[in-house]
Amino acid sequence: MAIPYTDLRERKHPYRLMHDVYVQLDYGDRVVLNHYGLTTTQYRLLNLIDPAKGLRLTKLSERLLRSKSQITRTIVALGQMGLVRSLHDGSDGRAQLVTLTRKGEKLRNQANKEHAISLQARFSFLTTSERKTLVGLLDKLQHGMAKYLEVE
Amino acid sequence: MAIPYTDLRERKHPYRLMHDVYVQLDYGDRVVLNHYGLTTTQYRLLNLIDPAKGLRLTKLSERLLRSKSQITRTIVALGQMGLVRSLHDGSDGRAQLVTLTRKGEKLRNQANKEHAISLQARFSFLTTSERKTLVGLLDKLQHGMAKYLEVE
DNA sequence: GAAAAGTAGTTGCGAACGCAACTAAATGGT
DNA sequence: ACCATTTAGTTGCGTTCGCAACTACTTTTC
Repeated sequence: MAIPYTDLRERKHPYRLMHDVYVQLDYGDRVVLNHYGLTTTQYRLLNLIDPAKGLRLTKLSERLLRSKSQITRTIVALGQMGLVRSLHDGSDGRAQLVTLTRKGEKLRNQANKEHAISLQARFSFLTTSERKTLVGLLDKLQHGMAKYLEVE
Repeated sequence: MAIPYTDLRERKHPYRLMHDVYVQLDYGDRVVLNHYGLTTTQYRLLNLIDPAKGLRLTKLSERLLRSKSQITRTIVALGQMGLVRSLHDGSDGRAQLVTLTRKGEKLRNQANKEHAISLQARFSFLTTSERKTLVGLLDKLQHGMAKYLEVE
């Protein structure tokens, strides 16, 4: 993939910047996670699961902002790799609880280490206080938009 | 187990927030652009073209952060809709210049109007000065990461 | 000025994804 | 109890996309 490029004429648009930064983040992640044979969605999914409790598909779908069908397929793929296992949820015959296998937990921890280093490097261009400000603004934007899209 | 900065389960992580905000932005765009039968990439592409001069596929690829093959396919689709037209670039036998048709220019302007209104609403949860700060931080992050990914 | 290296764009292929329609189980109203 | 509605998850299908391999043209090198 080509290294992302920025058109200087338009680069100050928040909409465009969000897009470009996201694409860059995604690209950097893919490079790292490729070492572990994981897609970004698979990696994010593994990190949402508490191995002791497990998690339902619907919950995963909400947290990952992916369709339920996509979660089903991701779980199947991770299952075939031996990283997750699905258990019946006793309290609800329709539901299933996805848990990590020993192998899954181990891989997740390894990937987390490398990912943390890479992420640290990529965010190192912002100071701690800048990062804090960014988080605050994004959080505000996120909540505002969530409300807006709901009402609409 | 607590990796201080990188635990993705942390809701306030800038990485996670970037993802969530991006998904929301993208979703909002799809809703608006659907009225015009355009995908977000198609819409962004139309907006990069100067109807008087045209633009090469490679340039479009760089500016849109999409692969050249994807640009080829997008151009084909837009061509079939009668929104763009490809001309030979006299100065280079390999290249072609993509230009807007009258119809494409008209549609772009209409879509721009509605998109601007929607975007305004979605960003209205931030004050002007907050937006400015956000732009500054994202811009810094974007440039830093671009440099980081290049060296890699 | 011929061979090598680089660049513009295309095509084949498979991966990730959303949506709509579906099954099966749970819930709620009457 | 019974039927309607909701909810958990799956499947079929079409779309967007990146990558690798390719053609055709251009630039560089010797």
